[in-house]
Amino acid sequence: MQRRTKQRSAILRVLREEGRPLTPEEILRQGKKEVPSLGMTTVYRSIRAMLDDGVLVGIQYPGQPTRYEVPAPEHIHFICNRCRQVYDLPLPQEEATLSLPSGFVAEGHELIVYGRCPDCAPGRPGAV
Amino acid sequence: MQRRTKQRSAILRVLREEGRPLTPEEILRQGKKEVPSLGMTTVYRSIRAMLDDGVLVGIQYPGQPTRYEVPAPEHIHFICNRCRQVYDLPLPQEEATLSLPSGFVAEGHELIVYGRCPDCAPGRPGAV
DNA sequence: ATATGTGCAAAGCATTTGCGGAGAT
DNA sequence: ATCTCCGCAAATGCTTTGCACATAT
Repeated sequence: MQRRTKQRSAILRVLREEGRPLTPEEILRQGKKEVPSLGMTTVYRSIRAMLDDGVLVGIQYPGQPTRYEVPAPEHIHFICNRCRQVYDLPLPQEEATLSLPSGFVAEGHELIVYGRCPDCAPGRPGAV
Repeated sequence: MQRRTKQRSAILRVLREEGRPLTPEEILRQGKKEVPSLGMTTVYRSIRAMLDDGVLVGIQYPGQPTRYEVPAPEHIHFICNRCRQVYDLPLPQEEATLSLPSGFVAEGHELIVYGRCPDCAPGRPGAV
């Protein structure tokens, strides 16, 4: 990722403004509003370049395409077991520093919590 | 997953004995040793059935096929940033009970740590 | 006996790659 | 001017599905 193009700027802006993990298709749809000629290939190539640069992180859930986001400081991913919506939630407590077996060096981490979001909470109309 | 077949038994045994997350292809290769006629379709269908039953969990990393494992109590996933090997590590400390914003109900979680495994530790021959 | 499971081949998607042309520095 | 990037179309790779036969209960 060496040159600054309007496509990449747009992609990055979309990701920053959305504030939640987006699928490549979502990125494309939003990005097209700014750069109508934007193609899916460019989205994928930009994502890959940004991943390599550490500008982006990917989050996955079985059966869904990978979502990407600009890593926010100290937050976790919450995936609703019912509606599959993906949320970014603040990490309220300082998490325990975990000690790994000797030889392993941590460079990053990701915490995914599964459960029910407010819309799908048990007891809600329509919810199980 | 209602009937007990030799294929499913084999798949489950492979996953239990291996003790780390396996790709469908790895499952197939190991499973064939026990049931030579085993096909990839059956592996995928069994995985899906076991996921639905909660017998299995999936773990993903961008650019790699999904890996599956029988959930072990209290452990984390460690993915080496260099060789991409996936390890199951014990969770040494009791993890902090985290409080979610009101309305969110946690039902499960997954912690993935990225970094360097012992073989790829900085300073090792061949490692960066 | 009958519904479920299996394996093959084909289809379905997400993602990557080849290539000629456009754009950034 | 030159090297990188873009977009299209085709290819690739993982995963699912249709169908006829096999098998567990």
